[in-house]
Amino acid sequence: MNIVFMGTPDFAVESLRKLYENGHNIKAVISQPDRKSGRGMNVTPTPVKEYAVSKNLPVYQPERIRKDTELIEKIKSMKPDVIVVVAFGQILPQSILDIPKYGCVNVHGSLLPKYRGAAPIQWAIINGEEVTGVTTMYMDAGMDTGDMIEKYEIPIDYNDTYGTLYEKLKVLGGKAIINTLEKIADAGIGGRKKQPDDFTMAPMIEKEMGEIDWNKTSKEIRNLVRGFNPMPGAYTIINGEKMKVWQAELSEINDENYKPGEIVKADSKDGLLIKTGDGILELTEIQMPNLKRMTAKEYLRGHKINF
RNA sequence: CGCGAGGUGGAGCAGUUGGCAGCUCGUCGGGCUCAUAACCCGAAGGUCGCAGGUUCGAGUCCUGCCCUCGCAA
Repeated sequence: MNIVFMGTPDFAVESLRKLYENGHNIKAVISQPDRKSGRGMNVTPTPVKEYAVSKNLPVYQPERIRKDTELIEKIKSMKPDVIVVVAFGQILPQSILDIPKYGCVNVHGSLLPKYRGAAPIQWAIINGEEVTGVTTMYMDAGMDTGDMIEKYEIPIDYNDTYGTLYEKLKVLGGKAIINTLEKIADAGIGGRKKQPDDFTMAPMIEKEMGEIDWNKTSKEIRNLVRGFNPMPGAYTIINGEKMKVWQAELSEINDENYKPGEIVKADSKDGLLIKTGDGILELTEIQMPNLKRMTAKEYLRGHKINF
């Protein structure tokens, strides 16, 4: 099929790669503009752009695609059968949605209608879901409100983090888009399902949301830590410093003499134990400002935490 | 030229006004114990990131380079 692909992070690269390797005719790749990022604030190309360039695919990077009438006309002239959108990061105007014969197809990282929005993977973990997946759908003007085409489920493991689940869904997303396009090629635009009304939202993650509320249950806090690992990181203030928490485990012991947030133990033998709303949580892997991440026990060999 | 921190025995750190390189943990050997990740005794293990410079003498001061990390986006 003639395809125009739109996407930005490496999550999207996997889908683009599959399309490319399955012999689809990719007329153009559209990604976010290169932005300054990382230490040194160097301008870095987006992963999707990098891949596209390596395959000699034409790349466009509009600042605001909805206002870029020139680019919209160009897309129109490519006569794409379908526009595939994966984690692109910009909202498409109706004028683009109307271009392709088979519509715009999106790969979304959740089982719709649950977790519509920017951060479906994180929220699924934060809320303690045990199953998630990807959904392919025909885009419409709303935020992930289009008619669904296919769903692929995957279990969320007890130790999955945002990072590990992201990798799994990335691969699943690549398979999904291939199958979905085959289905569309066979059956045309039929086989669409309206989304049920019981949707939930997965709004963008702000780093302040990573501050741990020790009144919550140990399990809830552990889920927050997993959902924020590796980005942007759950944290708590300890000794006046922002301590990033990479990994936490539920402790079997409990002690009601402590209040939520109080340190129960902090030494290189027992590790770092903190009281929560319903028990005690062991912070197993942490990171202090300017230091690298390490296990709490390693950290405590050379540092004291006062409590 | 975005701002900032740091590179010291296997791990995490300390090291004062430049003057014998220390601490906690781990490792190895021995002891105690019904037993132990607990306790006691002892031992091994360091070109102090790299390269120059200042000095009687540099982990410690100066210069250049390499690497790692935090903020920010």
